[in-house]
Amino acid sequence: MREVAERSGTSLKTVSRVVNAEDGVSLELIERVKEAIDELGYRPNLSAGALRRNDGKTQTIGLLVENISNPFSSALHRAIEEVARSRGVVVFAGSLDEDPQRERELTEAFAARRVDGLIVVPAGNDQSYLATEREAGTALLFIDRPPHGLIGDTVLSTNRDGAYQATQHLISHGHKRIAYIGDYATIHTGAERLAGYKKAIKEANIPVKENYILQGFHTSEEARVALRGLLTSSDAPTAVFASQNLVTLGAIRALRDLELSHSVALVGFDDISEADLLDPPVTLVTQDVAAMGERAAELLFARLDGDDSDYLHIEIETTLTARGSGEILPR
Amino acid sequence: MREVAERSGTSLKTVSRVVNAEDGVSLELIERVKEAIDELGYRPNLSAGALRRNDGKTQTIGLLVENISNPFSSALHRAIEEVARSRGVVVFAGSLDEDPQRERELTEAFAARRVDGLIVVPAGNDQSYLATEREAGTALLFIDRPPHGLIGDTVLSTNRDGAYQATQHLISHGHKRIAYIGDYATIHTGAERLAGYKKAIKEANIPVKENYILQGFHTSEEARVALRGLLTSSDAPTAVFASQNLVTLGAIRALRDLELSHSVALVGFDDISEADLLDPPVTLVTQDVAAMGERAAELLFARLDGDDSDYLHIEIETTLTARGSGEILPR
DNA sequence: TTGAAAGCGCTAACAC
DNA sequence: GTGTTAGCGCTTTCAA
Repeated sequence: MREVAERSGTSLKTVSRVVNAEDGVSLELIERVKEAIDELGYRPNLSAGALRRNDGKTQTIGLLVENISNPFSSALHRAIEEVARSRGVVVFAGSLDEDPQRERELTEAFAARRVDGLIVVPAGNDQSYLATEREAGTALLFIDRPPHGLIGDTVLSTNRDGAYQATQHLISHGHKRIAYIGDYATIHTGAERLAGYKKAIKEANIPVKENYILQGFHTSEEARVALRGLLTSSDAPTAVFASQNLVTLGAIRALRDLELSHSVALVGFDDISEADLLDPPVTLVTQDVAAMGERAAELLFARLDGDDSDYLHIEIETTLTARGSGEILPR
Repeated sequence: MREVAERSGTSLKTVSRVVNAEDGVSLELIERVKEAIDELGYRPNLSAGALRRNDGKTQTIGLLVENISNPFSSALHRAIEEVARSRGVVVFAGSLDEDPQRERELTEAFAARRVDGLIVVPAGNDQSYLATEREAGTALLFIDRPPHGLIGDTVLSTNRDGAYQATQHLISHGHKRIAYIGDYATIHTGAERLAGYKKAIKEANIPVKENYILQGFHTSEEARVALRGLLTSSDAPTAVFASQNLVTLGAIRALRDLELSHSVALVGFDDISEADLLDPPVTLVTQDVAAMGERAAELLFARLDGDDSDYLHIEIETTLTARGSGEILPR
């Protein structure tokens, strides 16, 4: 910057004004400064500026998701990026892999780089440590799961309701023996979806059978093996509600293994790509991931703009799309 | 930091030593400083440090991909993140949407935040502007597509060879009327894959028919419509090579529309999820995306560590997996 | 083993 | 309109 000032025969402050498009600089000087910038290949250092600037903003946010490569996380990322881009903000992203320690490490790494805000899918069951970041002025937003040990803005799907609808859908097609198969029971979304399942079952005066509730699977293969076991037992269900995308894929494979794809009904939660191309096409309850990301980013930026109203808890509606697998009738 | 120094009754430099785990500080002082850090909720400011540090490194890299939410990009991102994490480096990521202007904007945005390196899937056909960043000490690595107007380390798939193998696979099953359907012809990977297709066709002494070459589709739907047109023409092919994942999905849908899934052979390039669950299962040539990302990140970090040997051009092998759709014989 | 002073690149505050 | 000076949070250099 000093070199640019020298070359254009002016001062640091004038260069700063030109770089930041402040007015009060003559057209001629602007021209000279811009020339010098091009000739020298000067790139402003935003971090250095943030150090001195009054608001201290780095125009940077951090995103902590389960796994940046899974479709849910990356769709979220993309939606957030879109809003951030419109404000000249760039996005750090990292995967937590359900590891609370990793959550803290990444938070620290982002904090050390002075992100203005953090959008977090909590992995651990204690986010109280984030109070320190909040005090330092970092805006916080929780998405997909609520935080523990701290309150803050939260954007969730209507998990319980979506699962309730899915289960009701199966009940309305005459099923009474409906299995639930899900992810780790400790994950908020899993617990909510199980609650929705139970609510629908109870409302239909069907007894909740514990052997119909399979939980703790984080890979498609685990779910496949477990469901195959239940389907070959003497007390096999006539319908299955799979509460997460990997689990749904496992369920589809289990039904194929046993040639039950067309005789046992299946409704899944979460999107799976090409659900319409499978045989039978898969009936799914899907989250509006783009809307979640967009609302989350907008709310975060509103906070950064000074909105200090009460914390908001936003719920984004899920949608059931009937495609075939969920409309199979009990034998 | 000043507050920490005051509270622990020592100086800035000692706090700096403790924060950076430098030795030459008495155990007792380390203890006192750490206590003060916890009590005050102090977070070191890495950017401020980078400003003064000799190497100027921010422990940050930038990733520019086509679309952060597509499976190829996000798998790349994840593989890079993994390597970065092991070095305490965090990753900025952004989508270019095939927009050269966006490429320049994001590059500038990352440069303004002083990333140590940039991993780029070039969108435009001129990367010469990156010479400025390189001069400023930013390491550059190109992935998936080579740069133009500048040379540098590059990690690519064996696109031409993979397409050659895919086409040969169809030829070896007796096909002579093989259509090619692909993405924008201007994208490097598309051009390479078309070249591989043509090479295999020519080697088999089959004339290359221009009406069998469909290009310029960037969505599944566009590809579907175009292929449906060709398949219903009087000169319909008996096999199709789809050179990209979205295009492959469009091709699958076109074949379904016409009930040709089991009579026209199909080999796709790129992974599509659940290829094994479709009917027929889809024969695909897949890229080793994880290996691409890993090699790319490792090479970038080697450069940051001072490796100044000649630029490397790495090719990662593709793999053909026969699953059914590619083994259908011509009628 | 510890600390004082200078300065990284930039903007704020204020003077001219 | 334009420039000067101080200082953001940190590391370097060098002295004690």
